[in-house]
Amino acid sequence: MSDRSRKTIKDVAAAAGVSIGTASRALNRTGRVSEATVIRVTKAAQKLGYQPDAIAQSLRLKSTKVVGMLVTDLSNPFFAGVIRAAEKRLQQAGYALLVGNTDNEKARERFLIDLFQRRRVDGLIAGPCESEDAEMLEELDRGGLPVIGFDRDFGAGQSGLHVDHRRAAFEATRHLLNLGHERIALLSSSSTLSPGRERIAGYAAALEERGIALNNALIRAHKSSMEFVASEALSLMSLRPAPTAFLCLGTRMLAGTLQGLRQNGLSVPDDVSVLTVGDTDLARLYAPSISAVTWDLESVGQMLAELMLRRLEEGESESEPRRIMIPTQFIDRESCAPPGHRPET
Amino acid sequence: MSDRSRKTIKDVAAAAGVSIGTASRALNRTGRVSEATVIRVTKAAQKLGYQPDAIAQSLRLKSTKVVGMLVTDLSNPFFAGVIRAAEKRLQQAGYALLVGNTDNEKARERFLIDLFQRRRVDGLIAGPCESEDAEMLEELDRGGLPVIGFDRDFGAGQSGLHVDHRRAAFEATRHLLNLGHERIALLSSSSTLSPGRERIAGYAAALEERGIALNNALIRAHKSSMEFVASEALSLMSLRPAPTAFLCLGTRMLAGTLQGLRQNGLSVPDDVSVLTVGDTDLARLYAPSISAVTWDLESVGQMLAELMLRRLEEGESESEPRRIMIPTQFIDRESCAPPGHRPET
DNA sequence: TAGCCTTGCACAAACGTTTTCACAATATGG
DNA sequence: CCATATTGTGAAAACGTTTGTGCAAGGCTA
Repeated sequence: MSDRSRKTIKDVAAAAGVSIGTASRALNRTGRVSEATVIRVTKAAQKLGYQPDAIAQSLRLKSTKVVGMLVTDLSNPFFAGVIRAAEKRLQQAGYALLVGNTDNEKARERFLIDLFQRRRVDGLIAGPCESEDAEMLEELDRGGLPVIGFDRDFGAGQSGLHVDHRRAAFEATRHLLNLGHERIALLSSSSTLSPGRERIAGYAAALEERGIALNNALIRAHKSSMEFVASEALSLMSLRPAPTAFLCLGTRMLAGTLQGLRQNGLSVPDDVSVLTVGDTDLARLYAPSISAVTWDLESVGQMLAELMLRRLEEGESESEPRRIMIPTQFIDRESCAPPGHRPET
Repeated sequence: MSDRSRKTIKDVAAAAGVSIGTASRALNRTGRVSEATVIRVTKAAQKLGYQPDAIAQSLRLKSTKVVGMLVTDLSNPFFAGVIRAAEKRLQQAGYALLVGNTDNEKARERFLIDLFQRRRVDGLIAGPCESEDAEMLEELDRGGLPVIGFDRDFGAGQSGLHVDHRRAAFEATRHLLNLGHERIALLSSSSTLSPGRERIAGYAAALEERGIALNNALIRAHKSSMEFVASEALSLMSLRPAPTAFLCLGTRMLAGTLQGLRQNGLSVPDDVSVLTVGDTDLARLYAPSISAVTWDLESVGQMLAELMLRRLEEGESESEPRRIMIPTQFIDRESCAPPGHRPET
């Protein structure tokens, strides 16, 4: 119980009166062991409270049963939900998930990849990161470390998963167009990461479909604080002609936009329509509730884990890379109305 | 480069023309090695792209440089922020953080602790969990595994950190009392976990200070979906006399309450005041903005890491257990007004 | 009954490190 | 110049597993 030293398989073997080799085979039910000794060894192990040392096993078996995951910010709810689901699924398969924050810095990503390699992770899930250089990960993958990309550009031979950000933004934009909006402001936190790029492309595609020229003055794409986004929103509203709708890409953009509009007494959707890609509590519960495009974080995490597990189980057969596209859903709420709405006044 | 097999210290030693013992000493700058060989070995290591195998090191050194963290739900933003900060600080010290979700189930907690032990984590940070039995963790701690509690009851000899939930709720309640409220509804997600218990105690203490009797009809404390919370809020409002203020303990409670009030056309703060313990985007940006009690997630995470690191570094000296109480701040916003406010109508 | 196959086990090697010990070579002191 | 520190190095043990190999004992076929 309160025994200082941990029990090793040696202790178990001694207690059962067999060699450590047999003890191991008995516990793992591998190789040829008589049923009698299996029972004897198992009992001894139980009595001693023996737990196999995962480190020693890793060393011997050349597999740590750990997969690493790279993410810009684990406290971002869109990642947190994915991580949660991925961890759950991996755990079922006996794997642990080691998460690292890149803070969207290339240097930190490098550092973490290095760290994960030293720790001998069995696989790597790589989320979007600044300057997603595919080569490094591709090299790792070729070098024998399974790499699964997540919302991230990667080499031709790799497996990965993408949320369909392009279609998400496309549908959101089209919804606004269908309401009659033509000047749609776009607020994005990033135009360099894959999700941001894809979303902007979807926005552009929807406009093009309607033959509306892209107006760069309406697009603001840089990461920034909520306060700055608020002022951006206001500066957009002071354009002439002013935009009649806001498409917010990401939760922080939505928060800033709402704050900015509210500070200036602009009401949604009477003065301006608002739509967001990426659903949050804020969008759901704001008054008025904000229409949003959403996707299932849990299934994203689960699929990521699944992809990784397949790569891990299938051994060397590597097969063809698997790619998954996660669909998105548009949720219509109260924040969108035809332009020039203003019911009374 | 694309070399299949990983380089070991053996390769480095061979390349530098020394024994593996000296290679190790040279790389770690430990023991007596001539400066010349240090340089030679270092160069060889660099050329080969040698990375020491953390697994082998762990086995030999009996330290994995990993700390485990137990949390009910890593996607809960209050935990996510803490985890993020803790991971950052631990990483600076060369430790990795392995997180596990208990889903607030005792069985899962048991399972994870077992898992962490098999993986030979160097330390354990244990967040609140259903039926926080202190004995198990205490035994672990005595058994040589440093355990740091987080918002969790634990044994007398253990170190830990608490957010001052009691005072948070106390101050929130007092603020409402000062405005003249006497019937304050309380919505809490849990009365069993330490934070929930403490908050309810704080609420009760503030009422008692004013000589107001605790009215159990005004208290709803169970974990539940947002929709159910909404209906709870409505049922509370249909009491006669109806509560004039809502104190929401936790973000989901706030969300449900706001939804319920809004569905029934009740306005904040004119019809009812609302106050929340635990600040979120929703509280900040809702119209009206919701007064809240907040605390710094980042410093919580950092302190947790710090406590753990001290335990880890100080070796066997164990010293006296360290305990830290994290203060909270009250943020007054727009959601509270004297009862019977109703400016116009 | 001789030969052979099967079964059950012990022994030892291996995984990649760190570290203790011993030993040679060189430096130091009288 | 001899005795003694000091320094640099290599050999080997150890960490706790898993697994290949060998060997003895017993059961089977012919």
